[in-house]
Amino acid sequence: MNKETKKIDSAADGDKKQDIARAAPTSKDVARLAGVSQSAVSRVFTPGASVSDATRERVMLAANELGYKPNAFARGLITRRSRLVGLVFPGQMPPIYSLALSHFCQRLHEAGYQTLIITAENVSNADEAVRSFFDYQIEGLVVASATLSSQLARQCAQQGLPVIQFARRERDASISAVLSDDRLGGKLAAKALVESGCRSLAYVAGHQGSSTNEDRYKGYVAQLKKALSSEPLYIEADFSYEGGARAAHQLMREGYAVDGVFCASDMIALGFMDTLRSDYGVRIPEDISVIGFDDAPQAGWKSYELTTVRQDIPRLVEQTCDLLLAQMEAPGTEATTHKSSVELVVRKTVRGSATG
Amino acid sequence: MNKETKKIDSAADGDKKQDIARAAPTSKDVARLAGVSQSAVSRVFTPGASVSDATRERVMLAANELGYKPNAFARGLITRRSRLVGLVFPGQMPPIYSLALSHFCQRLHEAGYQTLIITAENVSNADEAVRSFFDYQIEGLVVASATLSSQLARQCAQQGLPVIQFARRERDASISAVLSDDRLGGKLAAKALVESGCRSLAYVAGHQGSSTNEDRYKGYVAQLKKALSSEPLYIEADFSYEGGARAAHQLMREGYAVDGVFCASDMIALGFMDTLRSDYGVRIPEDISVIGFDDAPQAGWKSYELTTVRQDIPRLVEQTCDLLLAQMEAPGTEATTHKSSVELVVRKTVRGSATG
DNA sequence: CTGTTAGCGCGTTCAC
DNA sequence: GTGAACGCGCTAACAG
Repeated sequence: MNKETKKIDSAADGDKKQDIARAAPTSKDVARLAGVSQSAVSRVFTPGASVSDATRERVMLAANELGYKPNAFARGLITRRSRLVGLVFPGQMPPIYSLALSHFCQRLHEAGYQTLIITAENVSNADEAVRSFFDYQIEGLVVASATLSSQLARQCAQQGLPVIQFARRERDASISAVLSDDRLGGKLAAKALVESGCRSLAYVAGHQGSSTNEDRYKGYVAQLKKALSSEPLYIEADFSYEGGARAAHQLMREGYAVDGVFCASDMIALGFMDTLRSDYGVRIPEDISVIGFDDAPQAGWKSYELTTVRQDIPRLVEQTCDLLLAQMEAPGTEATTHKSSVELVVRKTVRGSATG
Repeated sequence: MNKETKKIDSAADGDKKQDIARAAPTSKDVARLAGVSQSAVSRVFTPGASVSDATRERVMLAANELGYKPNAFARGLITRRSRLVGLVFPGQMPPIYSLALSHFCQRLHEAGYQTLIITAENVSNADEAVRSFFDYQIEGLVVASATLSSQLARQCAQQGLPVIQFARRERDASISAVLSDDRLGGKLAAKALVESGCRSLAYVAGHQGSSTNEDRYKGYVAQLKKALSSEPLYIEADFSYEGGARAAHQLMREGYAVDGVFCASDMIALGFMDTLRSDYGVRIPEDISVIGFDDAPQAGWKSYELTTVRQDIPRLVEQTCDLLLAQMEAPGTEATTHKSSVELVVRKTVRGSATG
């Protein structure tokens, strides 16, 4: 008779299921097939719930047969945990950002989170996009792009949504940040340049108003003042190869005598060097020494061998994730700023340092 | 007494709201404040629903005051439309991929979709990660990384989930793809090299087994056979700067006499050229002509001026999104393959073409 | 055009 | 340890 009931069951349920094979199976379907209640199924898929080994096995069997997986939406609706974090990245990513991105994905995935991503250029765009994240109940936010409007930042804080700025900081420090010690980087660059004998220094800037640009410049200037009692020439640009190229043209056009240049990023330095060499026959480092920032893969390419200030991206990402995860566990935590040290990677664009 | 009731009211409702100010407001909250039913609120936020201007206004007012936004999880649960699409990207992205990524984000956002992303190296990893997408009821999937296992691909097809391969294809064409005409690219490279006078050709390969590598090689060989009745030297590598560098060393070590080389990607070509020039004093294009593939930003840099086969990434992304969106509208559509034409970008790494 | 009602799939009480 | 019942926030079908 056991047989009989079984037969009837599988006949009744089975056919119905075949017809709607396309629709994803629900916990109810699994429950029916396993001959248990829906809540039993739920418990099997809820870590730390008490289920007997017997039922667990039966449920898992049925679940596998049906290809059942809990619906994250339904689960999120009730647990109020979406297991979603949002990433805001710049539209045109410098190389180190795409590296950071993949590390974020990997790390968050390992921690059991899914990653929503948007790319944004200007602030208003970022704001709007971030707001669309809220619909999906994100539990955390990493901002590696343009800063959010302070209004939106406040809004996040009020709702208890952890936000971490990656590789940049807000002026008021009311929102957490993980970044490199940009000032130290500027200092290291100044030191290296001065020690190599440079006396007429310049700075090729990144995006005006970005904290990274400002801090790198401040560190550079401070050290230069201390060592040489002089300020560097400031050349405006943006964080790009083209920006560096334009800066080189400007420098040559103006006819400034400069023998050492610190660029706010490697991309800038590469464009700067290329233009100096190709269009003006300037030799590096014989005529001008150049130092970059980031240690992007391209900095190590044989055409450049750029001496640069290294940011440890994997470590930065790691710290960002750790901080975010921690804040998501304990909402309402104070905003903190992690500053990672940087180091000078000596290659061949500074005079005398290639001695060997 | 008006005052009194008011006080009581605000004490009852107000405080309650203040206390739980953290919890996101629901449509019920808005309904109460606007003095309408909950479904009225829902309709206001449902495009194409019939609501009178009067109630719409009242609802919007209340919604704005409370900062209400519909919960995408609850909505998705009932509409069965998550408005989520998944992206699978390689762990270490070549420059054109990060460009493609930002275009995807932008385009999908414009179309009203959110973007879930994972990065994956090997197949098993990708499979597992893609499965985790299913929990979130993604409506579409773009795969720009390692191919999915055929088992998983079948599974997607069965569930009626549109999948598009970006810049790569499966051998059996059972799954949609949007890519460049890699064979044509190979042909163009061969033609340009031969026309410039090269007679001893080589090919520096990308990842073995990838469709892009194979197709580019096939087109190259076919054209070479036709024009020169000879096959090129095949040098194994992978899609990276380092791969190109290794290939250069191998070529020089073996002592092959080669005067024209087609590299499976720009990154390969850059590494190849750098090593040839720096380590062996080879002049390009005087001694060896080189052609790449992609037209990555770096190919245009002044140190390289690489002649290359251009992929129009924005257009590829556009087509991918269009196809995906179309398939999401009409599920069960046949798999199709879009091949985009490519063009040769002539710069300065092929002999004679820099005439001017 | 509006309110009422009934679920979407699941986690979580609460008795048993 | 287990099942019944409830509700998360919302859309859809139905009367009025």
